[in-house]
Amino acid sequence: MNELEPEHLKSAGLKSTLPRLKVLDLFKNGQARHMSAEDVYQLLRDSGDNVGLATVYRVLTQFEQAGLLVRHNFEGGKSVFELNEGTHHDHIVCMQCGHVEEFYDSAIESRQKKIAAELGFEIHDHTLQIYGDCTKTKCPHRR
Amino acid sequence: MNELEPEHLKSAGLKSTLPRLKVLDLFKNGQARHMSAEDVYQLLRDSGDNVGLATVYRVLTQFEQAGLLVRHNFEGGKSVFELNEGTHHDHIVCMQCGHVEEFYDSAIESRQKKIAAELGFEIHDHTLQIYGDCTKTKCPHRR
DNA sequence: GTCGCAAACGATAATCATTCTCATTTGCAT
DNA sequence: ATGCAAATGAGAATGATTATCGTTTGCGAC
Ligand SMILES: [Mn+2]
Ligand SMILES: [Mn+2]
Ligand SMILES: [Zn+2]
Ligand SMILES: [Zn+2]
Repeated sequence: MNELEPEHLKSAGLKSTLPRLKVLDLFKNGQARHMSAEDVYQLLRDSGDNVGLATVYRVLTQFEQAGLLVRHNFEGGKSVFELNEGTHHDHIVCMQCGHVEEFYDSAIESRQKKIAAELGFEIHDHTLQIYGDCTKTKCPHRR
Repeated sequence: MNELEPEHLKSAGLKSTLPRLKVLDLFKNGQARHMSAEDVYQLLRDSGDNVGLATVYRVLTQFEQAGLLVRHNFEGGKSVFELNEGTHHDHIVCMQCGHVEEFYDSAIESRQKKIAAELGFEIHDHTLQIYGDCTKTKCPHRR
């Protein structure tokens, strides 16, 4: 019973189907910001929806191409997606509990540009992930 | 007919077998610095050696754990290995020809430390890759 | 230099994430 | 309501990597 928003799909040139609306809703109104295809599949399944895993993969890729989602390849072999909110950021991931924090550092970004220029590259993209432990003591991210 | 160096393996607690010596030799005396398991397998095969692909995977992982090699996960789904020469560096990869340049930037490294500290993380590791084109004109890395 | 045996190998089956195939369903314009 | 291309879902296929298991080999003890 969540708000469905077909306008985003239409404006992305995608017809508004039930699976697409549900996946988009998960990213917009769900609790987890970074989700793998399997995560999405299980969440939809748990909420009683019958979507195929192949459809989840297809839709995630389509949303990525449409600019609605961004794909990341953290360690662990599976792609992770998040809502594209326009602004770039990088990630620091806890190797104990999997918690992810986001950050943006203009000094790092500008150094990258300078390095690429010096080496004669035109940057298309970059990925920066820091892996660590979020707090030695009580890991499951204290708050 | 290359120099084989069993001492590195012994000091790493690995017994000096033929496949291990050949793989290590490829990284020490071969032409490519960054190689996937399949790359290594094909190169050994081309040079007439009969090593199993499973053995290549096993040996690469063992060398990584022994600290002889470092593993990277560039885009493309396959792990890439290189000789561990003690000093950390990051990579910029050409999306046209696959050429890889290495760089180290202390400003980026120290910003990362600061960010992790601010967010309450103890850094274990990080990966930074820049993807781009090495030169619009004649890509296959001009000299 | 043999022996013995655990460690390592090689071939191949299995696993995992992801993509492909294809028969069936569905969004949506007439 | 009808038609049909586009989308879906179940399951097969793929590509990278790992596990299994019978055979081979490095190497220390004799
Ligand atoms: Mn993020
Ligand atoms: Mn390198
Ligand atoms: Zn960044
Ligand atoms: Zn670095």
